[in-house]
Amino acid sequence: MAGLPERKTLPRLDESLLTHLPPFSRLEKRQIRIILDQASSRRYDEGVAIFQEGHPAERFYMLLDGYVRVVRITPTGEQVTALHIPAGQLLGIAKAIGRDTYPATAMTASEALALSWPMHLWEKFVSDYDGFGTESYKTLGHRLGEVQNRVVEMATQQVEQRVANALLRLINQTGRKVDNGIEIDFPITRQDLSELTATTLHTVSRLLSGWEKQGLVESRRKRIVVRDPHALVVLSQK
DNA sequence: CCATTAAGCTTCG
DNA sequence: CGAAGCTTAATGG
Repeated sequence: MAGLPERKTLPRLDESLLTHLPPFSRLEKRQIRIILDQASSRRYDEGVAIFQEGHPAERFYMLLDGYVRVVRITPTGEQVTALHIPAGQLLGIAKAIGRDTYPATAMTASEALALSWPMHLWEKFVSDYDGFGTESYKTLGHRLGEVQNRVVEMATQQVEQRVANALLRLINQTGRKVDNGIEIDFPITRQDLSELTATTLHTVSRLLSGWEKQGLVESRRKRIVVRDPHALVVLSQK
């Protein structure tokens, strides 16, 4: 049987994919064309690793669609989720922080689509393309701040506050308006939330049940809608 | 206050 | 069906 060719020639990537995204927004069409011609495009199922902590950082990525969880494994073997990254952001930019291995694992939290380039192009992009470097470092700084906040939270806040904060961040970064509130835009389990907040799925389940009775949230399996964000803010500050 | 254990229920594939 | 996801209660650090 004559097998299909391993790799079909993809339709040419359209420049509009990148023109609005901050790292590329200051570039001309011609430059974006060159960048796209060097990119590989790939679709990922939900729940697969795009790259793994500790592995050689061979490529960097631009997430075009979907959501990615940045996950680290603690010395004791538990997973902790550092943050979620929405479409439109760079990913796996180890070179930017002077590393040649990935500092964390990137798991898809939904179906996802990403472009990628060989890491050796990183320096070239930074030097050749106006705004690419500064924008990248901006998002990097932003993420670092987030992770640090999380660390402080773990040390100072009680579980209820941490979970409330995690939900607020999730709806801020990845929320989608629905009729009765704001829904987290990708499938998220109580287990996932517990890994974000360093607690157990049982505690998360109890908290969500309680909040549901008070009308703050609404949840079904893998879906959470926040009906009253302000009430969560209040909770997160006691 | 919260983790752990254990048991049972629901939903998905 | 079985597996994954979720709930609830009891116990104990």
